[in-house]
Amino acid sequence: MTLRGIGEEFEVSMTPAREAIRRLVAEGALSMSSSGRVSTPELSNERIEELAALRALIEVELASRALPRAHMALIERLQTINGTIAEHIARQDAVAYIRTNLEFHRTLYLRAQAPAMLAMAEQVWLQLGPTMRALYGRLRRKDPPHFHRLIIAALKAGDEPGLRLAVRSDVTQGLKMLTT
Amino acid sequence: MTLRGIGEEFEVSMTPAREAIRRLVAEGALSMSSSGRVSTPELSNERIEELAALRALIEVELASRALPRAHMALIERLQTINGTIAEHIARQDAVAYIRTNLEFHRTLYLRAQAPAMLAMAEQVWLQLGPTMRALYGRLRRKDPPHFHRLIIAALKAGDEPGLRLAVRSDVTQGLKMLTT
DNA sequence: CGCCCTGCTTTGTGATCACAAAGCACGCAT
DNA sequence: ATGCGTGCTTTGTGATCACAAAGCAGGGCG
Repeated sequence: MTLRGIGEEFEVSMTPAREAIRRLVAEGALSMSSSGRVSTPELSNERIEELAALRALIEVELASRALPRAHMALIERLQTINGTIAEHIARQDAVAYIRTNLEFHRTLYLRAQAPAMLAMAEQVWLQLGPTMRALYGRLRRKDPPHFHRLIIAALKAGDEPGLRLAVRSDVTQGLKMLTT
Repeated sequence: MTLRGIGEEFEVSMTPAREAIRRLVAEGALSMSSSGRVSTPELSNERIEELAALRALIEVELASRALPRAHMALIERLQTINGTIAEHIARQDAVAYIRTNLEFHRTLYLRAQAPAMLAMAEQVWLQLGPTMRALYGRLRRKDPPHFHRLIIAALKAGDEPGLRLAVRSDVTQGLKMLTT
Protein backbone atom coordinates (compact mmCIF):
# COMPACT_ATOMS: atom_id res chain seq x y z
CA MET A 1 0.00 0.00 0.00
CA THR A 2 1.57 3.22 -1.17
CA LEU A 3 0.34 6.74 -0.55
CA ARG A 4 0.27 7.51 -4.24
CA GLY A 5 -1.69 4.39 -4.93
CA ILE A 6 -4.27 5.19 -2.27
CA GLY A 7 -4.60 8.72 -3.54
CA GLU A 8 -5.10 7.48 -7.07
CA GLU A 9 -7.67 4.95 -5.88
CA PHE A 10 -9.84 7.59 -4.26
CA GLU A 11 -8.99 10.21 -6.87
CA VAL A 12 -7.32 12.59 -4.48
CA SER A 13 -3.77 13.75 -4.07
CA MET A 14 -1.16 12.39 -1.73
CA THR A 15 -1.96 14.85 1.02
CA PRO A 16 -5.43 13.62 2.04
CA ALA A 17 -4.33 10.03 1.66
CA ARG A 18 -1.40 10.68 3.96
CA GLU A 19 -3.58 12.35 6.55
CA ALA A 20 -6.05 9.49 6.50
CA ILE A 21 -3.31 6.91 6.91
CA ARG A 22 -1.67 8.80 9.73
CA ARG A 23 -4.99 9.15 11.46
CA LEU A 24 -5.55 5.42 11.26
CA VAL A 25 -2.07 4.93 12.67
CA ALA A 26 -2.82 7.32 15.51
CA GLU A 27 -6.00 5.40 16.25
CA GLY A 28 -4.15 2.12 16.31
CA ALA A 29 -5.84 0.63 13.26
CA LEU A 30 -2.57 0.50 11.34
CA SER A 31 1.02 0.26 12.45
CA MET A 32 3.89 2.16 10.98
CA SER A 33 7.48 1.08 10.74
CA SER A 34 10.34 3.44 11.41
CA SER A 35 10.77 4.01 7.70
CA GLY A 36 7.20 5.15 7.30
CA ARG A 37 5.82 2.02 5.70
CA VAL A 38 2.37 1.16 6.96
CA SER A 39 1.11 -2.33 7.56
CA THR A 40 -1.77 -4.01 9.30
CA PRO A 41 -0.71 -4.70 12.89
CA GLU A 42 0.19 -8.23 13.81
CA LEU A 43 -2.72 -10.32 15.01
CA SER A 44 -0.86 -12.02 17.81
CA ASN A 45 -2.87 -13.91 20.37
CA GLU A 46 -1.56 -11.70 23.16
CA ARG A 47 -2.76 -8.56 21.43
CA ILE A 48 -6.17 -10.04 20.72
CA GLU A 49 -6.51 -11.11 24.33
CA GLU A 50 -5.63 -7.60 25.50
CA LEU A 51 -8.14 -5.97 23.23
CA ALA A 52 -10.85 -8.43 24.22
CA ALA A 53 -10.13 -7.69 27.87
CA LEU A 54 -10.42 -3.97 27.13
CA ARG A 55 -13.73 -4.57 25.40
CA ALA A 56 -14.97 -6.49 28.42
CA LEU A 57 -13.88 -3.78 30.85
CA ILE A 58 -15.24 -0.80 28.96
CA GLU A 59 -18.39 -2.26 27.48
CA VAL A 60 -19.55 -3.84 30.72
CA GLU A 61 -19.26 -0.42 32.30
CA LEU A 62 -21.10 1.21 29.40
CA ALA A 63 -23.91 -1.33 29.56
CA SER A 64 -24.18 -0.87 33.28
CA ARG A 65 -24.50 2.87 32.84
CA ALA A 66 -27.07 2.45 30.09
CA LEU A 67 -29.26 0.14 32.14
CA PRO A 68 -31.05 2.76 34.26
CA ARG A 69 -31.84 4.81 31.15
CA ALA A 70 -33.03 1.91 28.99
CA HIS A 71 -36.71 2.13 28.21
CA MET A 72 -38.98 0.09 25.96
CA ALA A 73 -38.23 1.92 22.72
CA LEU A 74 -34.54 1.11 23.08
CA ILE A 75 -35.20 -2.56 23.73
CA GLU A 76 -37.41 -2.75 20.66
CA ARG A 77 -34.71 -1.18 18.53
CA LEU A 78 -32.21 -3.69 19.85
CA GLN A 79 -34.56 -6.53 18.97
CA THR A 80 -34.96 -5.15 15.47
CA ILE A 81 -31.19 -4.99 15.04
CA ASN A 82 -30.94 -8.50 16.37
CA GLY A 83 -33.32 -9.66 13.66
CA THR A 84 -31.14 -8.02 11.05
CA ILE A 85 -28.15 -9.82 12.47
CA ALA A 86 -29.96 -13.14 12.11
CA GLU A 87 -30.60 -12.35 8.44
CA HIS A 88 -26.94 -11.58 7.83
CA ILE A 89 -25.98 -14.86 9.47
CA ALA A 90 -28.40 -16.74 7.27
CA ARG A 91 -26.84 -15.11 4.22
CA GLN A 92 -23.31 -15.85 5.47
CA ASP A 93 -22.43 -12.17 5.03
CA ALA A 94 -19.58 -11.82 7.50
CA VAL A 95 -18.83 -8.15 7.06
CA ALA A 96 -22.48 -7.12 7.30
CA TYR A 97 -22.78 -9.30 10.38
CA ILE A 98 -19.84 -7.57 12.05
CA ARG A 99 -21.18 -4.13 11.20
CA THR A 100 -24.67 -4.84 12.48
CA ASN A 101 -23.34 -6.56 15.56
CA LEU A 102 -21.38 -3.44 16.45
CA GLU A 103 -24.46 -1.34 15.73
CA PHE A 104 -26.29 -3.41 18.33
CA HIS A 105 -23.66 -2.60 20.93
CA ARG A 106 -23.40 1.04 19.96
CA THR A 107 -27.16 1.51 20.17
CA LEU A 108 -27.12 0.19 23.70
CA TYR A 109 -24.08 2.17 24.78
CA LEU A 110 -25.38 5.43 23.39
CA ARG A 111 -27.86 5.38 26.24
CA ALA A 112 -25.03 5.48 28.74
CA GLN A 113 -24.51 9.17 27.91
CA ALA A 114 -20.76 8.66 28.08
CA PRO A 115 -19.27 9.88 24.81
CA ALA A 116 -15.61 9.60 25.83
CA MET A 117 -16.09 6.04 26.98
CA LEU A 118 -17.99 5.14 23.83
CA ALA A 119 -15.24 6.62 21.70
CA MET A 120 -12.74 4.46 23.56
CA ALA A 121 -14.82 1.34 22.91
CA GLU A 122 -15.11 2.20 19.24
CA GLN A 123 -11.37 2.64 19.01
CA VAL A 124 -10.91 -0.86 20.38
CA TRP A 125 -13.38 -2.11 17.79
CA LEU A 126 -11.32 -0.44 15.11
CA GLN A 127 -8.18 -2.17 16.31
CA LEU A 128 -10.01 -5.48 16.43
CA GLY A 129 -11.37 -4.98 12.93
CA PRO A 130 -8.94 -7.24 11.05
CA THR A 131 -9.23 -9.87 13.75
CA MET A 132 -13.02 -9.88 13.63
CA ARG A 133 -12.96 -10.12 9.90
CA ALA A 134 -10.59 -13.05 9.95
CA LEU A 135 -12.51 -14.71 12.75
CA TYR A 136 -16.10 -14.41 11.57
CA GLY A 137 -15.17 -14.93 7.98
CA ARG A 138 -13.61 -18.25 8.87
CA LEU A 139 -16.09 -20.00 11.07
CA ARG A 140 -19.47 -20.67 9.48
CA ARG A 141 -21.93 -20.22 12.29
CA LYS A 142 -25.58 -20.78 11.82
CA ASP A 143 -27.02 -19.84 15.19
CA PRO A 144 -28.16 -16.28 15.84
CA PRO A 145 -26.33 -14.49 18.61
CA HIS A 146 -27.30 -16.14 21.86
CA PHE A 147 -25.84 -13.60 24.26
CA HIS A 148 -27.69 -10.74 22.62
CA ARG A 149 -30.94 -12.27 23.79
CA LEU A 150 -29.50 -12.56 27.27
CA ILE A 151 -28.57 -8.87 27.13
CA ILE A 152 -32.10 -7.91 26.11
CA ALA A 153 -33.60 -10.11 28.79
CA ALA A 154 -31.40 -8.55 31.47
CA LEU A 155 -32.35 -5.09 30.24
CA LYS A 156 -36.03 -5.93 30.50
CA ALA A 157 -35.61 -7.33 33.98
CA GLY A 158 -33.40 -4.49 35.16
CA ASP A 159 -30.90 -7.15 36.23
CA GLU A 160 -27.54 -5.41 36.41
CA PRO A 161 -25.35 -8.39 37.38
CA GLY A 162 -26.99 -10.44 34.66
CA LEU A 163 -26.42 -7.66 32.15
CA ARG A 164 -22.77 -7.34 33.06
CA LEU A 165 -22.27 -11.08 32.71
CA ALA A 166 -24.14 -11.23 29.40
CA VAL A 167 -22.12 -8.37 27.88
CA ARG A 168 -18.87 -9.83 29.10
CA SER A 169 -19.76 -13.22 27.66
CA ASP A 170 -20.83 -11.75 24.33
CA VAL A 171 -17.65 -9.72 24.03
CA THR A 172 -15.27 -12.54 24.91
CA GLN A 173 -17.00 -15.34 23.04
CA GLY A 174 -15.03 -14.62 19.89
CA LEU A 175 -11.80 -14.94 21.80
CA LYS A 176 -12.79 -18.31 23.19
CA MET A 177 -13.55 -19.56 19.70
CA LEU A 178 -10.15 -18.38 18.58
CA THR A 179 -8.06 -20.02 21.26
CA THR A 180 -9.83 -23.36 21.21
CA MET B 1 -3.95 28.84 17.42
CA THR B 2 -3.36 28.87 13.70
CA LEU B 3 -1.50 26.31 11.63
CA ARG B 4 0.79 28.92 10.18
CA GLY B 5 1.56 30.24 13.64
CA ILE B 6 2.40 26.79 14.95
CA GLY B 7 4.57 26.09 11.96
CA GLU B 8 6.41 29.33 12.43
CA GLU B 9 6.84 28.65 16.13
CA PHE B 10 8.58 25.35 15.50
CA GLU B 11 10.25 26.55 12.33
CA VAL B 12 8.53 24.10 10.05
CA SER B 13 6.01 24.48 7.29
CA MET B 14 2.27 24.14 7.56
CA THR B 15 2.29 20.47 6.60
CA PRO B 16 3.99 18.99 9.67
CA ALA B 17 2.06 21.34 11.93
CA ARG B 18 -1.19 20.21 10.38
CA GLU B 19 -0.30 16.55 10.77
CA ALA B 20 0.63 17.02 14.39
CA ILE B 21 -2.60 18.84 15.12
CA ARG B 22 -4.70 16.24 13.36
CA ARG B 23 -2.93 13.50 15.22
CA LEU B 24 -3.72 15.15 18.52
CA VAL B 25 -7.32 15.47 17.40
CA ALA B 26 -7.41 11.79 16.48
CA GLU B 27 -6.03 10.93 19.91
CA GLY B 28 -8.65 13.04 21.63
CA ALA B 29 -6.26 15.59 23.04
CA LEU B 30 -7.79 18.39 20.98
CA SER B 31 -11.23 18.89 19.52
CA MET B 32 -11.99 20.23 16.11
CA SER B 33 -15.00 22.20 15.03
CA SER B 34 -16.72 21.57 11.72
CA SER B 35 -14.88 24.50 10.19
CA GLY B 36 -11.52 23.03 11.08
CA ARG B 37 -10.73 25.29 13.99
CA VAL B 38 -9.05 23.45 16.82
CA SER B 39 -9.62 24.08 20.49
CA THR B 40 -8.91 22.40 23.78
CA PRO B 41 -11.88 20.17 24.59
CA GLU B 42 -14.34 21.34 27.20
CA LEU B 43 -13.45 20.28 30.72
CA SER B 44 -16.98 19.42 31.76
CA ASN B 45 -17.45 17.49 34.96
CA GLU B 46 -19.16 14.67 33.08
CA ARG B 47 -16.21 14.23 30.76
CA ILE B 48 -13.74 14.27 33.62
CA GLU B 49 -15.78 11.69 35.48
CA GLU B 50 -15.83 9.46 32.41
CA LEU B 51 -12.10 9.67 31.91
CA ALA B 52 -11.44 9.02 35.58
CA ALA B 53 -13.67 5.96 35.40
CA LEU B 54 -11.73 4.76 32.37
CA ARG B 55 -8.48 5.26 34.24
CA ALA B 56 -9.83 3.23 37.13
CA LEU B 57 -10.98 0.40 34.90
CA ILE B 58 -7.88 0.10 32.75
CA GLU B 59 -5.18 0.87 35.30
CA VAL B 60 -6.58 -1.47 37.94
CA GLU B 61 -6.43 -4.22 35.35
CA LEU B 62 -2.89 -3.25 34.35
CA ALA B 63 -1.73 -3.21 37.95
CA SER B 64 -3.34 -6.56 38.56
CA ARG B 65 -1.52 -8.02 35.57
CA ALA B 66 1.76 -6.50 36.67
CA LEU B 67 1.53 -7.89 40.18
CA PRO B 68 2.71 -11.46 39.47
CA ARG B 69 5.69 -10.13 37.54
CA ALA B 70 6.73 -7.48 40.05
CA HIS B 71 10.05 -8.22 41.65
CA MET B 72 12.27 -6.27 44.01
CA ALA B 73 14.08 -4.20 41.41
CA LEU B 74 10.77 -2.81 40.16
CA ILE B 75 9.61 -1.91 43.66
CA GLU B 76 12.89 -0.11 44.30
CA ARG B 77 12.52 1.87 41.10
CA LEU B 78 8.99 2.82 42.12
CA GLN B 79 10.26 4.01 45.48
CA THR B 80 12.92 6.11 43.80
CA ILE B 81 10.31 7.71 41.55
CA ASN B 82 8.16 8.31 44.59
CA GLY B 83 11.02 10.21 46.18
CA THR B 84 11.33 12.39 43.09
CA ILE B 85 7.61 13.09 43.29
CA ALA B 86 8.01 14.26 46.87
CA GLU B 87 10.74 16.67 45.75
CA HIS B 88 8.53 18.12 43.05
CA ILE B 89 5.75 18.61 45.56
CA ALA B 90 8.12 20.41 47.91
CA ARG B 91 9.11 22.72 45.04
CA GLN B 92 5.47 23.27 44.04
CA ASP B 93 6.35 22.26 40.49
CA ALA B 94 2.97 21.10 39.23
CA VAL B 95 3.94 20.04 35.73
CA ALA B 96 6.97 18.08 36.91
CA TYR B 97 4.79 16.48 39.54
CA ILE B 98 2.26 15.35 36.93
CA ARG B 99 4.96 14.00 34.65
CA THR B 100 6.71 12.05 37.38
CA ASN B 101 3.42 10.78 38.75
CA LEU B 102 2.57 9.33 35.36
CA GLU B 103 6.06 7.87 35.15
CA PHE B 104 5.34 6.04 38.39
CA HIS B 105 2.23 4.49 36.92
CA ARG B 106 3.85 3.71 33.58
CA THR B 107 6.78 1.99 35.26
CA LEU B 108 4.41 -0.28 37.11
CA TYR B 109 2.19 -1.00 34.12
CA LEU B 110 5.11 -1.81 31.84
CA ARG B 111 5.47 -4.99 33.85
CA ALA B 112 1.99 -6.06 32.81
CA GLN B 113 3.35 -6.89 29.33
CA ALA B 114 0.19 -5.47 27.78
CA PRO B 115 1.21 -2.81 25.26
CA ALA B 116 -2.24 -2.23 23.76
CA MET B 117 -3.73 -1.71 27.20
CA LEU B 118 -0.92 0.59 28.23
CA ALA B 119 -1.38 2.63 25.07
CA MET B 120 -5.05 2.99 25.92
CA ALA B 121 -4.24 4.20 29.42
CA GLU B 122 -1.74 6.71 28.03
CA GLN B 123 -4.34 8.01 25.65
CA VAL B 124 -6.67 8.66 28.58
CA TRP B 125 -3.82 10.48 30.31
CA LEU B 126 -3.38 12.63 27.26
CA GLN B 127 -7.05 13.55 27.27
CA LEU B 128 -6.87 14.32 30.97
CA GLY B 129 -3.79 16.47 30.50
CA PRO B 130 -5.45 19.89 30.63
CA THR B 131 -7.61 18.78 33.54
CA MET B 132 -4.63 17.54 35.54
CA ARG B 133 -2.78 20.71 34.85
CA ALA B 134 -5.67 22.87 35.99
CA LEU B 135 -6.28 20.67 39.01
CA TYR B 136 -2.81 20.22 40.40
CA GLY B 137 -1.79 23.69 39.54
CA ARG B 138 -4.61 25.05 41.61
CA LEU B 139 -4.52 23.14 44.85
CA ARG B 140 -1.33 23.57 46.84
CA ARG B 141 -0.78 20.21 48.44
CA LYS B 142 2.11 19.54 50.72
CA ASP B 143 1.75 15.83 51.48
CA PRO B 144 3.53 13.28 49.32
CA PRO B 145 1.27 10.85 47.51
CA HIS B 146 -0.29 8.63 50.10
CA PHE B 147 -1.78 6.00 47.80
CA HIS B 148 1.55 5.39 46.08
CA ARG B 149 2.87 3.98 49.32
CA LEU B 150 -0.19 1.79 49.56
CA ILE B 151 0.48 0.55 46.04
CA ILE B 152 4.08 -0.31 46.91
CA ALA B 153 3.02 -2.03 50.12
CA ALA B 154 0.45 -4.13 48.27
CA LEU B 155 3.07 -5.04 45.67
CA LYS B 156 5.47 -6.19 48.37
CA ALA B 157 2.78 -8.24 50.08
CA GLY B 158 1.46 -9.71 46.85
CA ASP B 159 -1.96 -8.48 47.92
CA GLU B 160 -4.03 -8.23 44.76
CA PRO B 161 -7.29 -6.89 46.24
CA GLY B 162 -5.32 -4.31 48.18
CA LEU B 163 -3.41 -3.34 45.03
CA ARG B 164 -6.60 -2.91 43.04
CA LEU B 165 -8.11 -0.76 45.75
CA ALA B 166 -4.97 1.35 46.11
CA VAL B 167 -4.70 2.00 42.37
CA ARG B 168 -8.37 2.82 42.09
CA SER B 169 -8.11 5.23 45.01
CA ASP B 170 -5.00 6.90 43.63
CA VAL B 171 -6.56 7.34 40.22
CA THR B 172 -9.86 8.75 41.45
CA GLN B 173 -8.52 10.93 44.23
CA GLY B 174 -8.15 13.90 41.93
CA LEU B 175 -11.75 13.62 40.87
CA LYS B 176 -12.92 13.66 44.48
CA MET B 177 -10.92 16.81 45.13
CA LEU B 178 -12.53 18.40 42.12
CA THR B 179 -16.14 17.70 42.95
CA THR B 180 -15.94 18.62 46.61
C1' DC C 1 -28.79 54.22 17.75
C1' DG C 2 -28.85 49.49 16.24
C1' DC C 3 -28.80 45.94 12.64
C1' DC C 4 -27.46 44.04 8.38
C1' DC C 5 -24.89 43.80 4.24
C1' DT C 6 -20.57 43.86 1.87
C1' DG C 7 -15.82 43.70 1.17
C1' DC C 8 -11.32 42.30 2.85
C1' DT C 9 -8.42 39.42 5.54
C1' DT C 10 -7.31 35.26 7.61
C1' DT C 11 -7.24 30.30 7.78
C1' DG C 12 -7.67 25.42 6.60
C1' DT C 13 -7.51 22.16 2.67
C1' DG C 14 -5.73 20.02 -1.34
C1' DA C 15 -2.33 19.77 -5.18
C1' DT C 16 2.20 19.81 -6.91
C1' DC C 17 7.12 19.72 -6.59
C1' DA C 18 11.85 18.85 -4.67
C1' DC C 19 14.54 15.82 -2.04
C1' DA C 20 16.40 12.20 0.81
C1' DA C 21 16.29 7.63 2.00
C1' DA C 22 14.85 3.00 1.67
C1' DG C 23 13.99 -0.91 -1.28
C1' DC C 24 15.38 -3.67 -5.06
C1' DA C 25 17.54 -5.85 -8.71
C1' DC C 26 21.25 -6.64 -11.63
C1' DG C 27 25.91 -7.76 -12.18
C1' DC C 28 30.48 -8.94 -10.59
C1' DA C 29 33.81 -11.32 -7.86
C1' DT C 30 35.04 -15.22 -5.10
C1' DA D 1 26.51 -20.84 -7.49
C1' DT D 2 26.20 -17.41 -3.92
C1' DG D 3 27.24 -13.23 -1.40
C1' DC D 4 28.00 -8.40 -1.84
C1' DG D 5 28.27 -3.90 -3.87
C1' DT D 6 26.33 -0.36 -6.82
C1' DG D 7 23.02 1.91 -9.45
C1' DC D 8 18.18 2.88 -10.34
C1' DT D 9 13.47 3.15 -8.89
C1' DT D 10 10.05 3.85 -5.65
C1' DT D 11 8.19 6.03 -1.62
C1' DG D 12 7.45 9.10 2.31
C1' DT D 13 8.27 13.83 3.97
C1' DG D 14 8.29 18.72 3.87
C1' DA D 15 7.64 23.19 1.39
C1' DT D 16 5.07 26.18 -1.44
C1' DC D 17 1.09 27.67 -3.94
C1' DA D 18 -3.88 28.14 -5.33
C1' DC D 19 -8.43 28.31 -3.67
C1' DA D 20 -12.66 28.32 -1.05
C1' DA D 21 -14.85 29.40 3.00
C1' DA D 22 -15.20 31.37 7.45
C1' DG D 23 -14.40 35.37 10.37
C1' DC D 24 -14.49 40.23 10.90
C1' DA D 25 -14.81 45.02 10.54
C1' DG D 26 -16.65 49.03 8.57
C1' DG D 27 -20.25 51.57 6.51
C1' DG D 28 -24.93 52.33 5.12
C1' DC D 29 -29.89 52.01 5.98
C1' DG D 30 -34.06 51.66 8.82
